Parts: sequence; structure tokens; C-alpha cells
Amino acid sequence: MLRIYNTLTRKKEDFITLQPNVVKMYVCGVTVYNDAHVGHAMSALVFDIIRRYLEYRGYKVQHVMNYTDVDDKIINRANQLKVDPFSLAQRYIDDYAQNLKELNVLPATVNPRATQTMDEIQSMVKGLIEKGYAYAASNGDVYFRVTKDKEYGKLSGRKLEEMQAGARIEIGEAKEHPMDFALWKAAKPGEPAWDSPWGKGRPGWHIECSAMNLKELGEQIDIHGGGNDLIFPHHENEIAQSESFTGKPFARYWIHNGMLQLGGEKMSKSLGNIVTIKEFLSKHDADVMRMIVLNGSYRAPLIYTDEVLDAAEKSLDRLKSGLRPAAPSAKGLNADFVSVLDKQSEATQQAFISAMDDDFNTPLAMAALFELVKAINTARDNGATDAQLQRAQATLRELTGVFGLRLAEKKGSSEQEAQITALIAERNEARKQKQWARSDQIRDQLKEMGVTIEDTKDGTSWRWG
RNA sequence: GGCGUCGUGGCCAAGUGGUAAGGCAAGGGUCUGCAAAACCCUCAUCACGGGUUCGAAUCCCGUCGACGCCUCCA
Repeated sequence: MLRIYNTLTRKKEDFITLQPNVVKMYVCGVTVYNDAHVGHAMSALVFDIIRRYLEYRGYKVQHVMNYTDVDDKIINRANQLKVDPFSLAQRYIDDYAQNLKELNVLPATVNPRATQTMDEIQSMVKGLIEKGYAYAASNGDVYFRVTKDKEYGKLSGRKLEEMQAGARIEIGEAKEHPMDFALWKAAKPGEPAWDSPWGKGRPGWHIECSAMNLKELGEQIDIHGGGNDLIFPHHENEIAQSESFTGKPFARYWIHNGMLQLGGEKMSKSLGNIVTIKEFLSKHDADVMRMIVLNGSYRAPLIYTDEVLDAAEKSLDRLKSGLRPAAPSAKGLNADFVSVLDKQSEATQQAFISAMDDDFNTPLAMAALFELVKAINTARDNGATDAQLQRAQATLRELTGVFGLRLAEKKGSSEQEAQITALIAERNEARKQKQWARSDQIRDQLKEMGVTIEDTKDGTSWRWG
């Protein structure tokens, strides 16, 4: 039984879907006004891993990830760059989609956008006004009336009275209550605007997600996800809007990932301590980022340092070592050893599932994979043939695949490979004649080319890295 | 100030009542001409102080510290 930690109840709960075998999952995407950074990658990877695991467990996942393509920051940035806000947003949507693809994140079932959900947004605002949950203010804005929602604050664990103390009341706002938030914002001159019953304007940030959920998944969904920095106010407000509008419980499970930290602080655009996904991928394989995420629990802060990066790279190599072929001279294991290895495959698969069933405990699941790697390598060292390794390696492949790891070996061009083969032949000739200086020199040369060689009793093998 | 999460070996990180998984790093060994890889061995009593219990990293209280949210934010 899969159990998931639910932010709403602050407990792990059994995962029971609204419809059998179907998961409706909505994950908050990004506001597209700038390059996405590895913190965004973390969130995308966390939910990609969750999705892959749900699919592995036999669920059909309807995965929705939105793009916020109209808001203050986009408008400001567009003004700064003197470009059209819509084309700016489009550019960063394309970039982000490309980032995700390179990170091996499965594409969402749909990627709705605020600007393409305008009808649904407006009818929702209208409905909330009719039910008394919202009001059009004198300044042209429409606000949600938080005092009307008795449950307001239930996700973030706050009470309206407590929040008022810290609330910032901006002069000129026409709110009834300082915590009321905008569903619709009146347009200022020069800003993108849509016609509405309340005059020209654009949607507030929170309403788009409520509207997109309704449009793409219906009134009730199974999982709603995002970074834990969205718990308040974004998700709190989403619940308020959606439940006030439909009169039904909105999302069953609220899942929030921890923040990626660089230098002891949350990585964020406003703090400026950023490593973009593009920068990361120019230096490292996508698997490395995934490995960093898998090494920790998704709810905890993720520490990002050079040391962590290095460890992730090395542990990835270790996983890959389990996939290497048998030695050419392998004589084969006896049946008892083969059955030990096959038992380990089974044990690892079970351990993997039980770890993942416990709120997606990836570090524990990963430990099971390393056990399998060790068993495979031991078997290989003891002369197992490819056929005998096959089952265990297939299990390793399958489970790392659930994690979304590619574990691809680097490939060079055929010219490069020919050159490498030639150098190795030359070196082996030198070794035969015990010309160690020459042979070591060639090895250094190969190292510089990024090639590592290994001399075994079956000859010399090589690989990139 | 309020709300919340957390503090496990050199680094990252599981474990939430029965005497500390895993990865990286480090040291020793097997193998090797030397390496590399793989394998074997070694390496923590869980921020601090009280308490509950036969027994606590794990529950309770306190102290110190970190981080997140309270304003845009994955």
C-alpha cells in the first residue's frame, strides 16, 4: 500500500484514488520570465519520479503542469527588454520545455496556460461573486473574501487573526479585509488586458490554477503538488477558491517538495544565488541532477554543493558498474551462486517497492539498488556469464528506469574510437615488451582524451570518463 | 514577532521505542608491471540539558542553532 505524506493533514496517509487506477495530478509549473534554475529542476524531477513510480505501480496518471504566462514579473521584464510580454513568455516556455526534455522529465499530459484559460477563469470569478465569496472593488479589482471562507488557512495551519498582525496593507487597495486576495486585477495602461464584466484586466495569480484544474481534471483531483514555498499563499488560496466555487473538497493529497539550497539559502531568483538548468547541463549529465534529488527525501531541503555534485557523479558511476558485461573469459557460475544472485534481484525489487511505497523514500530505495549492484559485481568477479547476469541486470535497468535514470555510457565518434583502439593496440605491444614508460605515456594520453582504460586478463577495455 | 520543518560519522543521507541503511571521501588488503575497475576489511551512539521507559537517535519538556513561510517564488 502506497502511503503519502499529506501537507493538509501533516500525516502519512494511505493513497486511495478517486477513480480506481487513475491518478489526477496537478503540479504547479513556473512563471516564465527568466531562465529556470536547478531548484525548479528539483521540483520537476521530484514529481517526475513520483509520476513514474505511480505508473510503475499500475496507475494511469493524468499529469497537468501549468505555465503562468501573464503576471507582473513577465510584464516588468518585457518592459525592461522592450519586447512583447507574450513573446517573452513563449520564449521561456520553449526554453523550459527543452530543459525538462533534457532532464528526461516525462512530458505532462497537458500544459495549460493562464492566457488560454481566460473563459474558465472569468466564469469562476463570476461564480465566486454570485456566491458571495468575492466582490468587485471600486478600483476595478475583484477580491476573494477570506472572511467568508470558514476554512481559510487550513493548509498552511494559520488563522486569519494571526495572519492579520503580519499582513501588509498597501495604501490605495480597496480590500474589505487585508488578507483578501485578487482574483482579477484591473489593467494599468499599456499592460496586457482582457475584457471582462469588471472592466479590462487580467487574472490574479492563484485563480488560474483553480480554473485549469477544473478545466483539465474536474472538480476534484488526487494529487496537487509544488514547492513548499507555494503552500502559502498560493495553494491556500487555490483551495479557498476551488472549494468555495464547487462546494467540494478539492485535492485529496497535497505534496510539497523542499527547497534546493545553495550556500545555506534557498536558491531563488530574487536572492540571485542561481545555477540555471542550462548551465548545469552544459557541465553535467542530466542523471547527475536526478541522482542529487534521489539521494535525499523530497520533502527535506536539498543541499547543493560541489561536494554533493561530485558524490552524485561517482555514485552514478557505481550504479553503471552493475550494468557492465561479463568478462569475455567468464567460465560461468555454478547454479547455487546464480540462484543467490536471482534471489537478490527479487529482494531488491521488493525493497525498492516497499521503500517507495513509504512516501517515496528514494534514499532507501537507492540503497537497495546498490545492494544489487554489489551482488552483480561479485557474481561477475566470480565468473558469471552475461546470460547469468541477465536477470539481475534487467532488474537494475528496470528500477533505475523507474527513477528516470538513463545510465547511458558516453559515446564518441567512430574516428575517435578508431584512434583509441589504435593507441591501445600500440600500448599493448609496448607492454608485451615491458616498455612500461611508453605504455604509461599512452595511458596518460588516453586519459587526456577522456578515456579510462582497464587491463584485465582478457585484454584491455576502455570507457569514457 | 507568528506559523512550520529540522539538527545523525569528513560530506550527502536513511532510520521515529529494542543497542545506527546506503553513497562519496579516507585508511588497509586482493588483483595489476604500475594503475584503473571490481571485491574484502576498517571508520558515528545520533546538537546540548533534563524527564518518561526494562530499554530512546526515535516519546515529553527546556536550551542553543539552522532553514522555510508570513511579500513574488519550484
